[in-house]
Amino acid sequence: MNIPSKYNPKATEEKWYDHWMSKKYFHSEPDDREPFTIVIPPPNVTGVLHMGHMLNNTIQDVLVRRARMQGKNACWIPGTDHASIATEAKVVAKLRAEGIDKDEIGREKFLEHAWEWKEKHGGIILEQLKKLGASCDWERTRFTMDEALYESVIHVFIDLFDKGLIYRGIRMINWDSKAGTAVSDEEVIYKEVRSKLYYINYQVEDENDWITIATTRPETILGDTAVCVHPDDERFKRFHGKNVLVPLLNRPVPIIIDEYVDREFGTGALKITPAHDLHDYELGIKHKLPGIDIFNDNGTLSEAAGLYVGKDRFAVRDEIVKDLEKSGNLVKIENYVNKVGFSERTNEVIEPRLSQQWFLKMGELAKRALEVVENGTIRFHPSKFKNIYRHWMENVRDWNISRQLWWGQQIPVYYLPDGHMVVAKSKEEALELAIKKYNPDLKMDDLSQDEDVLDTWFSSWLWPITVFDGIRHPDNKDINYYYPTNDLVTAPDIIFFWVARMIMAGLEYRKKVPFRNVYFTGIVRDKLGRKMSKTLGNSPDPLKLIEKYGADGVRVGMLLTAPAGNDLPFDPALCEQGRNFSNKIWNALRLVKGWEIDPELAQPQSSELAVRWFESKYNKAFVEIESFFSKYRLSDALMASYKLVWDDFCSWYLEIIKPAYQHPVDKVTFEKTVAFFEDLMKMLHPFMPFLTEEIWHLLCERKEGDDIIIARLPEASPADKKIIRAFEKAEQVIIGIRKVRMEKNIPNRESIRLILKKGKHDESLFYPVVEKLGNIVKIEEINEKPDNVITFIVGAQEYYIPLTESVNVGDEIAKLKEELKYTEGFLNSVLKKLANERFVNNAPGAVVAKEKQKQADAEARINALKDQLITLQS
RNA sequence: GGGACGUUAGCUCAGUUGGUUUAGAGCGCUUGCUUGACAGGCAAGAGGUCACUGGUUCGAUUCCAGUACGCCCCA
Repeated sequence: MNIPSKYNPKATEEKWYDHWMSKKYFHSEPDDREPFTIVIPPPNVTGVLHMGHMLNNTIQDVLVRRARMQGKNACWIPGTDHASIATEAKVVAKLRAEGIDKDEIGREKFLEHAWEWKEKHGGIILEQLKKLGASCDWERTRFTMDEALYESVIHVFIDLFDKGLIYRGIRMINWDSKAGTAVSDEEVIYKEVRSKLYYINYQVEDENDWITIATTRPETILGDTAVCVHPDDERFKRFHGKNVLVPLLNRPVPIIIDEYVDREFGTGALKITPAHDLHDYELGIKHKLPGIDIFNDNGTLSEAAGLYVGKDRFAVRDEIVKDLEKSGNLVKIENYVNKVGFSERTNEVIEPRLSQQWFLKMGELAKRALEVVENGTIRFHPSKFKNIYRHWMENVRDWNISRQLWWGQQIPVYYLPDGHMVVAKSKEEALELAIKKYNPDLKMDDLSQDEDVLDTWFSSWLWPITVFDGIRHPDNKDINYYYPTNDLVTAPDIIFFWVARMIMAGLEYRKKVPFRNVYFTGIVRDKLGRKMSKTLGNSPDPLKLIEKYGADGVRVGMLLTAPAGNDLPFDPALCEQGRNFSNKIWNALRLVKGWEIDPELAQPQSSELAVRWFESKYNKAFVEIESFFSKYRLSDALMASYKLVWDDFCSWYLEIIKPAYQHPVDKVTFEKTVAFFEDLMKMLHPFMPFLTEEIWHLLCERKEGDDIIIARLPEASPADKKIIRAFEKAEQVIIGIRKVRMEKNIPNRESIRLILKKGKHDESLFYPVVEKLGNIVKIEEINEKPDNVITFIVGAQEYYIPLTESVNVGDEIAKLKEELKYTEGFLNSVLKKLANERFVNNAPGAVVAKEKQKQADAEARINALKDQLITLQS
């Protein structure tokens, strides 16, 4: 067979993905088997694959493929969410480029455009996931605006409204004037900006006296309804109870006193604009001040401002400063650095504003959602996120679920002309309800539906239920079989938006948690520790990485340094390591496939021993890997597999059984080796699906349908610890031989003698192996130490290699003395422990016994070393 | 300002209820190799006062307290 020396992933990846798809291996239907379910954290339809998705979906695929190989009915549900703000912003921008204005075409027409956009671009990210090897059940792909999911969201809104958990209220919200919607606190990014602090005089009403305030936002003085000073501030005592005039408008407003004011900041006098600042809003409520909303939705000034009406807020800032200067109110301007909120979606400066919004009460829902995490029904990996979760759940605030957008589920609230409202699934039902409740003469046209849509998270919090249509049909076959799902894999930054709320929804609508385990991935960062972002341009293109290193290489690279919950400082060199590993395995295949098999040939003793050893070694590693998986330590599981394949299988096992050049291999060894290879590939398949499937088929002729993706993982058999220990010692002997060869410049092809004193030791079992790998003529046992040899020690056993040239006795003595010193130091520390009565009396017997063993071993070694020194020095 | 988490080799991280030959891995580094599977490789090495200071204990990287630094969340 002619196999190229470099593995080419490109050719195999497409082939096997198509094969798996055509065999419907990813598709799941309920049956008798134990289910294993994961729902994908739905990526945003506007998104393209980034490194965070790569990490997250690699992990999910590992878990799903492993479950499949354990014989479970594995089901991984893919899909996307509609991402109200982001999508609407994209569609608005696209229309604008075509000269179309959103408000002119109206809601219905706009939604047509949005759907068109979604059909065209919404599936890109899912197609990209296929390149990574994601084994999702594509027949079950869902979208949060699909009919079933849309209806479920509406149903849930109505249900929660009827339960009294949803209410409408006026709140200070974060207004994104570019997107024309409120955004949640979590979607506001605070950044330090260089701004200015303006000092402005307010005249005291009917007096020739002034009070100076400092503000970073002079345009908001038009909305001022008070000036506030600290009650104990001597500078302002004379103003208590008086009014001042708002500059330019000359509108009188009271001077109020409150301890909230920081006397050190600015002038110590604070202007109060309740409609445009959170703290001012709270003070406004406390002191019963009116709020004047001076802004329009698009960030221009409204009629209420009285001046500059229709002009943009930032243009007004410049203008009003000039006017204040002219009117003599401006005292001075200072440079100042403060934090300003920006919209995560549009990067627009957030305007705090009073607004009518819909809210969901969180108190009771949060309490139950906390309980299931506290009592271990849901486990977090790593568990440190429990603390963060608890903190949030105990300080939870009501959830603002309305967004002033069109793309999303429109709030099912209908208003009557007299101001009453009804909540219903459709306008028809709403009319029926309204007639019954309020007025028999009402007509369809009298009803108007709330213009707002629901927050996207109000769709995704139902995701583990709605993907199985479990809201509309709570007793259907799928939801009963697949829910609760098993594992959720997500990033810690959405622990509150999404994880917590899914738990709430699950408990509310299924009376069961939505998943058992939550695996929090790290955040992928660049080498400098910065978050990967489009604006920084520091994110590599995942598809290019796959092209360069192969999907398996990239998967391995991502996982190797990604312990759960730890940030991943990404470096393409990691993918290179993954690719190199692929290549290593590939070349092991080339070696094995290159052998000629001789059925007549007897199995060499060294090979027989190697098989015995590797069997145990494999089983030991297998148990370790199982245990890593059970703790969700995927990078450790991968590293253990990596070392088993590279170090133990390739570097030791294959080297031992490798026949001499152009010599055949015996049948027993060959068959064992292929079986080992198969088991190793099974173990690696969840991590490296493509390469392992390719190797699986190259190793042997396979029957139709004998594919590794559906092969069963082997069961672990017991490992022989004695064999493993003995082999470790034999390894030490071989390393000793190699060291001597290197030091003395003896090439490996030149066979040498190895001599030792008669005695019994563990490693003697593996002497045939030592002879082969050390290229030893024959291991000889004698009674006396021979002359002109170089010595090394393993445990307490001395090994001698005779030299043709004379040995430098001085060097040898120096080496031995060094070794002796170390061992004596070690012995000392052990003896000190054993001499301590309190240690011997208090420590457990096993610990003391171990120390005594250490003492015996060290003493034996010291004796051996001393013997040698004596012979050398004589 | 309040809280959470962290600090172990050059880098990224393990270290399981305190005791395993005076701390482990991968990468990187050093040295030597056309060694008939693989230079995307092989072999052999070097490298750590476990942040600091106290305390508990026969014994502390491990438990407790404080300090310093880092990072994240909330205000």
